[in-house]
Order: sequence, then C-alpha cells, then structure tokens
Amino acid sequence: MQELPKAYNPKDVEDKWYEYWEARNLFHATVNNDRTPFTVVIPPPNITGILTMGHVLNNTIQDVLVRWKRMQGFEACWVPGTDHAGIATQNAVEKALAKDGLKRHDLGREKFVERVWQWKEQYGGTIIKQLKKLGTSCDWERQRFTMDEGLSDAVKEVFVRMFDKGLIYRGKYIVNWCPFHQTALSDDEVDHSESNGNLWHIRYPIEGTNEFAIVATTRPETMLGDTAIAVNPRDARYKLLVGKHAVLPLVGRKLRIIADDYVDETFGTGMVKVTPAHDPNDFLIGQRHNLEQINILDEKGFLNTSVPHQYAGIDRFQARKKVVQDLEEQGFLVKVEPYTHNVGKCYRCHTVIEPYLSDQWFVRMKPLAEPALRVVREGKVRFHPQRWEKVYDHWMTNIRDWCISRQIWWGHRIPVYYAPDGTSTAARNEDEARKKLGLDSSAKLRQDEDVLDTWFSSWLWPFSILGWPHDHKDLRYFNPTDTLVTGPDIIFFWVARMIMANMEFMQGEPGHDGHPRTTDEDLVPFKDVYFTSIIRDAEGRKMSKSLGNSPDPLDVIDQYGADALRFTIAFLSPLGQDVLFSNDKCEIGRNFANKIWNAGRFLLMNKAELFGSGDVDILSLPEAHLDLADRWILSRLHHSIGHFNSTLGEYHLNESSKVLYDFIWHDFCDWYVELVKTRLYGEEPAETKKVVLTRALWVFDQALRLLHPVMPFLTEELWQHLTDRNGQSVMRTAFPTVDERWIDQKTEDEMSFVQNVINALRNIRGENNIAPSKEIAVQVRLAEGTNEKIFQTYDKYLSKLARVSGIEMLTSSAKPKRASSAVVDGSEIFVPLEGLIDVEAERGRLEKEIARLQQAVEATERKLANASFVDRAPKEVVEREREKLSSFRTTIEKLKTNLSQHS
RNA sequence: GGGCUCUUAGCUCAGUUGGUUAGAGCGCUACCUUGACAUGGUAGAGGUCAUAGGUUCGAGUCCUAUAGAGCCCA
Repeated sequence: MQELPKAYNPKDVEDKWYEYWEARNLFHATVNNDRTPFTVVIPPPNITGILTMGHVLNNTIQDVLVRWKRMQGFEACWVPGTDHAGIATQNAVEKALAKDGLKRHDLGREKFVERVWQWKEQYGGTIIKQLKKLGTSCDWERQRFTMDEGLSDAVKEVFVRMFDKGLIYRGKYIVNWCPFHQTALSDDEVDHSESNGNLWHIRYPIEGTNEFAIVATTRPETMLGDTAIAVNPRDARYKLLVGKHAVLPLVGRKLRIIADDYVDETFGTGMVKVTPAHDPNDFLIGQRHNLEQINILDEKGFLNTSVPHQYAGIDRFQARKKVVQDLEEQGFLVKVEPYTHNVGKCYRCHTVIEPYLSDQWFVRMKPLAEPALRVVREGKVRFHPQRWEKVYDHWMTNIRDWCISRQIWWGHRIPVYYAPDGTSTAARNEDEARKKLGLDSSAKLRQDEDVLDTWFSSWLWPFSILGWPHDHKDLRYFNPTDTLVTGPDIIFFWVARMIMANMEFMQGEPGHDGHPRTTDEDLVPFKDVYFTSIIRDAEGRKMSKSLGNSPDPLDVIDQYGADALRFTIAFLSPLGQDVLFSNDKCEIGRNFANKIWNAGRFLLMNKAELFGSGDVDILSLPEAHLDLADRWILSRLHHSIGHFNSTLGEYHLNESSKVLYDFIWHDFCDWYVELVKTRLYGEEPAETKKVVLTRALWVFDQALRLLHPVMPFLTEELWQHLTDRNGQSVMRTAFPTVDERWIDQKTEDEMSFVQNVINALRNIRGENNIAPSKEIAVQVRLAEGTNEKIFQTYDKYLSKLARVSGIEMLTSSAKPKRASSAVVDGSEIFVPLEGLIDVEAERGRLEKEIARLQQAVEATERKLANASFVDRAPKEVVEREREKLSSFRTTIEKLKTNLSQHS
C-alpha cells in the first residue's frame, strides 16, 4: 500500500471520482416502491449563464440534501436542466449576428430561431459542465430544457386549457416597454435605479376662470397624452374645481378635473395630470373614471400622429426638450427643479423603459392564487426561513394579472390561431384550431406572433420534467417533490407560480397510489422551500459584473478544490442572512480538508505498520479493550450524528457543517488521535493495538460518511483507501445512525475532567515558558469524591498530552514549595518547578484566576442574596447557584493558599 | 408610505424554548518542525452583547422607542 502524499491535492482526486460516479450511474434514480422518494428539482440555470457564487451556494445545498437522503436510503432524485431565457438568449444571438453586420430581421424568424438553437447547442451546456466540477449529484439522464419537446407540449397544453377556461385573455394594458427590444418586459426584467432628472411644474388654464392648475411631472412630453387633472377628494382647496375643465397647453384639449383617492395632496400642489396610456397609476385612475386613453408613442419610442403635427415622428427625449421649450415660450412653464427619482431600465440593454399601452396576453391570477395561498398558510408548503411566508401572503392577496406575451422570437410561440375572418382560438396544433373554429382543412391560419414569457415554462417545471401532460410513472412517484432550494428574489416569479401551476394541473392526475389526486398534500409541487442567502463580497456589496467583484467559482475550485469551496460556503451560510464571501475564506475548507487527509494518513501509516499489506475488516465496530478515550469518542460520534441530522433537517447547514468541523478537528484529531497514540506506541500487545487501530479506522469511516454530503470527493478518496471496498462507493453506503447505547454522560464527564487537567498543565507550561521538550512531574491532591483511578489508569494520557514524567498522589496537607499550581474540579494539581518557576508569572497567573472567580462569586452572591430569586426561581436553578458558589469559594481558597507560597 | 431583517471580540459570524464564568473561525502575541498535518500544534491577549426604557427572581435572548445598516413592496 502506497503512502499518501503529505498534503491533500484535490486535483488528483476530483475528476477521477466524478467520472467513477457517472460511469456507474450512481446519480440515477428510478421508480422504486420499496423506497420513499426524495425529489429535488434544480432551479434551471439560464443557458446564457455561467456559474456564479450564487449557483455554488444554491447547488451545494441541494447536493448536500440529496446525498444525505440518498445515503439514508431514500430514492433520491435530483432533476437537472436549463432554462431558455427568452430575452437574454435572443440578445446574445443578436449580438453575435451584429458582428457580421446582421440584424435578426435580415434572417427572418425561422432562420433566426435556427441560429438560436445552434447557439444553444454550442454554448448552452457551459453551466452544466461547471456544475459537474462542483460535484453535483444530479440525475443527468433526466436533464431537461424548457424548450425541449416534452416541455413545449406541457406549455401548449396549459395554455389551451387555461384559454378554454377563460383564465387567459388578451387585453390592453400598461406594460414595461423596451423601445430597443420592442417588447414588453415583466416587472423583474426592469432594473430600477436612482437617476437625476427634473421636476417640471406646468400651468394648465382652468376654463371659465383666470385660475390655473399647476401640475408637476418628470416626463413633460407625456402631457400630450393627458386626458384629465386629478385632485384628492378630501382636499378642501380644490373641492369647487372638481367637475370643471382645464385646457391642455400646446394641444388645446379639454381636460376634466376629477377627484381620486390616489392623489397625494401633500405632493406638489396636490394636483396631478393624468395620462392613462403612459403611466400605470394613471391607467388605473383612467379605468375608474372612464377616461380616454391616448397613446402618443410608437413601439420605437417615437411620437405618433395622435399629437400635434409639429411633435409627430420625434424621439421621446427630443420631444421632451421641444415640449419644455414650447411651454416656456408660451408662458406655461412655472419652474424647473432638479429631482432625483427612480427610473426603470431594461435589464439587458439599459434603455429607459416606457410605460406603454399595448395589446398583451394575460393570465387571470386570482382563481389560481387562492389555493396556492391556502397551502402555504396551512403549512402544507413550508418556507425556511418562515418569515418569507408573510411576503408571499402579501403578494398573493394583492395579486395582479400576469402579462405573459413577449414581442420576441425565441421562446414558446403563443398557440393562438387566427382565421381569415379574424376569429381566433387557442389550440395544440393547426388541425385542432380549425376544428375549434369550424374551418375545413384547407383553411389558412395565422399564428400569433408573440412568444410566451420564459417563466410560463418554468412554472410547470416540477411536473413537466416528469413527463406531464402524459401520465407517467415518474410523475406519480416523484411529484410532489420534496425540497426546493432557491433565492428569495424569485419568490413571486417562480416559487408562487409553481405552487399555483402544480395545484391547478395536477388536480385529478394519478398520484402515488394510482388514484386521482385531490388533497392539498398531493397537489403541492414541494413540501419545503429553502430560501438561500445572498452572496456578497467581503465589503458587503452585491456581486455584480460592473463592479467586477464576483469571483469565478471555477478559479476558486482550481485554487482550493471543490470540497473546500463547498464546505466553506456551507459553513458561512446562516439561514436567511447574507454571506460575505471572498476567495481567501476558502482556506477554512482547504485547511479542514488537509486536516482530514492527514488524519487518514496517520491511520493508514499505522495500519501498514500493524497489518502489513493484509486487509482489515472495518465494517463492524470492535468492542474489545475499550478505554475512556474510546467510549468518549463513540459518545461524541453519536452526539454529532444526531446533531448533524437535526440541524440539517432544519436547514441550518452552517450548524451542520460546524458539527462536522468540531467533531473531526477537535474531538477526533486533537484528542482522540493523540490518545490513541498512547496505546499504539505503548506497551500493549500487538493484538490489542490492532483492535485499537481497527476501532479508530471504524470511527474514521463513520466520520467520512457523515462528511460525504458536504465534501464528496475527499471522503470518497479516503474511504476507498481505508480498505478494499469491492466496487462500493461511499455515496451509496448507509449514513451513520444514532445509537443511544454509546451516548454516555458519565464518560463525557470523566473525559472532560482529564481534558481539564491536561489543559491546566498546558497552561502552567505555557505561562512559565517551559520548553515543550521538557518533562514535568506532577503532584495531585484529589478533591473528595474524585476517583483516584482516573489518574492511575490514564497517566499515559497526561504523559503524552502534557509531557508529564510522573504523578504523585499527595496525602498530607502540606503544600509543595516552589510549585506552580492549578485547581480542577476541586482537585489541586502541583507542578514542582525548582529553579524553573517564574515567581512573578506564577503570581500573576494565580491572581488573575482568583480575580476571575471572585467576580463570579460576587455575581452569584448577588443572586442568592435576592430573596425573590430564591423564592421564585425553580429549585434546581437555585440549587445550582448554591453549588456554584461553594465550588468557586473552595477553589479561590485553595488558589489563595497556593499564592501565599510565592510571597 | 407599508413590510421585513440586521447591529455580540480588530474582522466575519454562532448563541435553540429567558437560567453555568457569552463561543467559533480569521487576524494578533509568545513558544514549538514532538514519529498525520506549519494548509499544523500549544498557550495567551481581546467583549459595559448599538442606545434608552420596560417585563421578569433573572435579559445577548422577550416587549417598546431611538439611532445606524440593508432588503422587499407601493
């Protein structure tokens, strides 16, 4: 057997094991009625995207959960896939075309879409390859794409069903319009940023008076589309004006003065202009008051012919200048003041978004929202952290219809067909459309030009990827899925809509038992939603391309290893709080990996020593020759297993990681390995040594299994080294379970006493500057009730861990002279340091300890002096305080006596 | 304007339902290459838990207000 390298090198390990797992199909899950499924669907990354730290966090969490459940015997299935990202992808391809001087219209729709597919084949898989580097155990056989055939069928099916039910309609609505892309954008595709503009105050003459209405606007050109002036009905100043008319400058149109609650009487003059076709709020006011909607723009952002001819055909920003100039010349401009306000910009091209009235397709959300709201309120879908339920509740109770049409070419084309006579219907194909429209097979149809919002395919993800709309055994078995891991930023766009879609479309589908689904429990898409943290840079700023502060995870993996990155990110991620990340923080994970590596190296070197090239059976725990250290590490192991399982079950991944870190580094490496050395290098017979080492290997094997979900590569490598696994992989072995038999408080207390004695001796050594190589003699005066046997049996622990040459039990009450001393649980430890003792240091040491305890004594005395504390606090608590006080006092007493020896 | 979150050691954060002398990692100081590991070991320094009230026998923990930081919605 070859010796392991001195330092762990992830590069020798990671790709090798990933290929091994993939080649053996270990990520694959199948319908298996002997097992409970555990299903996770990946939030499909965008095909234009590359791996970011956000993906790393998100997918590490999913992989930890999936690997953990898989080892626990669940049929764990993690379905991966990608998202076609309509606008982003179209944009990327258009950019590529532009390099050849081409526009998409030069190619035409069909050719252009072909080009996008080619682009997708070439670049769309990048992020998937990157995810593999991270070690994700996705079931790659099941990989899906939101534009693939099955998902396209699902999209059509859903559209047609909803259309037929009247849940989809076409209507005029104010949308976010990008004049560059000439498409509507959903709210999330608009970036809002503070912008310095002006607030123009304009005077509108009031008909039949000498008075004026003064209104303020940040977009003066929209006045050309004004159809009313509004005031608040409670505003006493304008009560008499309501019902009168104002005259729109430059245009001459009469504007009704109306009263509407929307108006804020404290803003400006308390009067606002109303432009129903170019402002979302004004649109709503317009609907309430039945106002005319005058659209003054075309789709490129130029003024159209519904404005006076001198403005028609001008770009909106030019028009603003001209309108302002004309208002000023004609005396309508009151003042201009600088004004900072939020301006929406297209997230792809940063063009200023125009609120624009256009024909769009909408989904009626109210009927869908109701059941989706109920299942969250009733806890059938649980959010972690729970506070997001409030946000969800608020959005769902105020839900607005969803604009699903986009005026682009890349995406699911809207399955609505128009007959020559203008009638239309939604259909799965042309034949069906003709049938529905009562046309014969030769009739020419025109399909709607628009495509669907990308989220319209994403919201079907938990069932479309499992075979719906066809009845599929996978769908019956794996849906409802279990845990969704995603960012809180898409709670509305994705999470809420998936709940709505699953509740709506799984209704009546055969469930796990083959019967039609009816209960909420069968209809939800997932049971738990884990909202991840946001990754920020070390200064707490959001990671962004423009700041250049987002590390490339592949560089990080290259530098530190995937396991180190995974562990670090898990360790740093509190549930619901942001994570401040910088590359060098991966040292936490890298150092931990190296520590584990070397613990393994230690065990394997000793194994070679004791067993030669022969193999060792480490599959069962040897229970012979158990000593305190053995019983203690087993107790700690089982505590840790329980703690890991419970914290991970609550999605406190940072705590789970800390459990692993503390157990492996501190319990196993710092103490257990050192204690085991006393036996391996001691005088026990070889057979005992073999048992001791085998037990250590067994414990380490358990530790590797525990750690595997977080650090899959390192654990597989070491696990394979421990013994011949006959083709087994750690990722498919049983996860450790808690065995209460080994959890033993008495053992932990005894061990803790030994540790405290060792710590006290180390403190004496450190403070007195005793060279580590120098051995010390120790004298002990035991506190009453302390078992002398501990010192007799485990003197070798002290000798190894505190370099103690010998222990003498004191029987007389005389204090040793020139000794450094400490008190541990009432027992006094003396280290005679003739000639070595630094009297000043020793005095300082003891005085400091006395002062520390003195403070504790005072605090405890204060508590016990308080009659109502003694009266009203639980008896155990009071009793504990009394014990504390007496123990502090005795300790101080002893320390003081020892201090007096040095005066 | 409405809602949510945060403020604990120089830095980044833990701290479960209120009850030991408030913890960890990094950084810092000193010592140490001792037969797994210097990506390491041992010891040490460092905190009036943002502020002010309140509830309670008892508050880092619960409540209210204030200040500061951030996020979401309108």
